[in-house]
Amino acid sequence: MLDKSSPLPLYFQLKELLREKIASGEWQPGDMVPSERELSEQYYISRMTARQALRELATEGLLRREPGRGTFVAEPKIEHGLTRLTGFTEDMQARGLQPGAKVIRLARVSPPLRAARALQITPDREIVLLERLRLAGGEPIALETSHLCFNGVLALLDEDFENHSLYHILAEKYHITPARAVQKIGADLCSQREQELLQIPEGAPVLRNKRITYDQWGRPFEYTESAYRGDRYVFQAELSAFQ
Amino acid sequence: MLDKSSPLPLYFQLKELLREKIASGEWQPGDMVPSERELSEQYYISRMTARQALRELATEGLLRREPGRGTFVAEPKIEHGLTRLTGFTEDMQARGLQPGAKVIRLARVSPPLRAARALQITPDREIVLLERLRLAGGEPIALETSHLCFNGVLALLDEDFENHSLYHILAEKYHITPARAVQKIGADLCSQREQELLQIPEGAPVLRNKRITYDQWGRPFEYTESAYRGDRYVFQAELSAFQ
DNA sequence: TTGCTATATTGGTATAGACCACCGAACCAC
DNA sequence: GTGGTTCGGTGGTCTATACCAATATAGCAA
Repeated sequence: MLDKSSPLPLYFQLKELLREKIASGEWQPGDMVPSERELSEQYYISRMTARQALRELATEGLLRREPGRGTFVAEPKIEHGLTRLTGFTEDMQARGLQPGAKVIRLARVSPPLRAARALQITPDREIVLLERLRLAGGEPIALETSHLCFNGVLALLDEDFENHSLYHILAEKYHITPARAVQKIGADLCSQREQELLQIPEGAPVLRNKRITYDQWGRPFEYTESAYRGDRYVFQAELSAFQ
Repeated sequence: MLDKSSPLPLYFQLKELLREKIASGEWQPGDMVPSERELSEQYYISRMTARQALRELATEGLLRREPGRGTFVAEPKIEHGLTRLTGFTEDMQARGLQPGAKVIRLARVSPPLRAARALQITPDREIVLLERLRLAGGEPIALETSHLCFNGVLALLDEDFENHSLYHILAEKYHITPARAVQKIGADLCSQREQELLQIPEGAPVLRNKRITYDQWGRPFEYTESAYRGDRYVFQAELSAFQ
C-alpha cells in the first residue's frame, strides 16, 4: 500500500490515503478509524509514523481523537462562509437556494471618500457604482452597493448583472480574479430605504458588511457595502489557532 | 529546570518555558532558539521530547523552523490576525483596549439541547455554565454565555474568571488548547435582559455569535453564545480564494 | 578571486520499545 | 440489580537511536 522507496514521507502517504477514505465516503463522520497499532501493523510502519499521520489529520480537523477510546472521523467542515471568498451567487448556491439579483442602480460616479480610501484612489477618479437587491428563492435578502475600479471599468456599464454573477463577468471578460478580501461585519438597524427594499419592519436589525476585495496582483478593485436581513442571514466562519 | 516528577508532561513544561522567553522579550523575533539537540542536553530530556515542544510552538505560529538552518522566533503576525482564533481578552488587547469581565453566573447545569448537540454529549451530562459580561475600557461590550464540557470540567467552578482569561486557565491548568472554532454570526434586536446588562437603548441591534470551539484533539469543549453591542463592535475577517 | 569539497550542524523522517492514564466491557461478590 | 475489580485496548508521553536532506562554514585548489 505505502511505497517505502518513494521520496514522499511514509506518514504523508498515509495521510493522503486516509484523507481519500474520508473524502470518498468510505469512512463516515463518527466512524472509528483503525488505531495507531493497527495501522502500523497493516502498513508495516512504526507506531510513531502512523501516529504522526493521525495527529496531523486531527489538527487539520478531519479526525477527532479520544484518549482511551479511539480516533474518529470528524463531522464535516463548513466549506463556505467567512473563510472562503465567494460572491453572493456562490454563497446562496452552497446553501441550496436560488440566487437572484435586481439592479437598482448602475452608473458612472465619483467615489465617496471611504470608497476612494478603500480602493486606494483619489476621489476625482471615475468609478462604477452597482447597487443590487439580492434575492434568494425570490425573496429579498440583502442590499449590495459595490464600488468598482480598475482599468477599463466603464465597460461594466453595458453588462447584465441580473443574470450573471459579478465575479463571473470579471473573471471571463476582464481577467480579474478575486484573490483576497477583508471584511468588517457589524449589526445595525435598517434605514428607511433598506426597510422598503428588503420588505422588513421598521427598526428591524440588519448585518452590515464592508468588504474590500483584492485581485490576483493584490490590487483592490472592489469596495462593497451590504445590508443583510438579520432574520434571514447568518455569516459562518471557521477560525483556526494556527497559520 | 523541568520537573520530571510533575504530572505536567515534559514537552508541555518546556513549551511554557520557551513561550515565557518569547513573551518576556528575552528572545526577539528573528533570534535563533537552541537546537533540538541543545535543548535535549540542557534539560536532560530526549531529542524527540524537545522536538515536540518546538513543533507545537511552530504550528502555533510562535516559532519558524528552517531545515538545515535552525529554529527562529517568528515575526508577530499581522496579516492573518483577522482569521485567528482568539478569545475576548486577546481580541480586545489586539484592538488596544483594556479587557475586563464580570461573572454573572458560574454554575453546574444540564446543557440546553442545542449546547448538548454542539458539544456532542447527551443532555443528562453535567457541564459548567459561565455567563460573563465582557468589558472594554470599563464599558460593557458583550454578554457571553459559555457551556463548557470536558473531563474534570467541574473544577472550573473554583476558578477566577474576572481576572483571568478562560483560554489561559484552560491551557495552563487543564492542558486544553483551542485549535479550531466554527462561528455563526447574525444580527438581532437585544432582549430586555441584554438591554439592561449592556446598558443600551430598548430595541438596539446586537451581533449574535454562536461558537463551537474544538481542542487540540478535535473534541468540542466549548459552546458559547454571545451578544455584542452593535454600536461598539465589528467582526473582522480576511477571506482567501485559495484553499 | 572564484569555485569546489569536506565537515559539522540543523531540522525531518523513521524505528523499536516502554510505561502511563483512561475507557469500556466482562466478570464477580454482595 | 448494584457496586466493585480486572483486563484488554486506546491514545499520550518519553527514551534512545539511526539515517537523510538541506545549510553554513572553513579550507583548499584553480
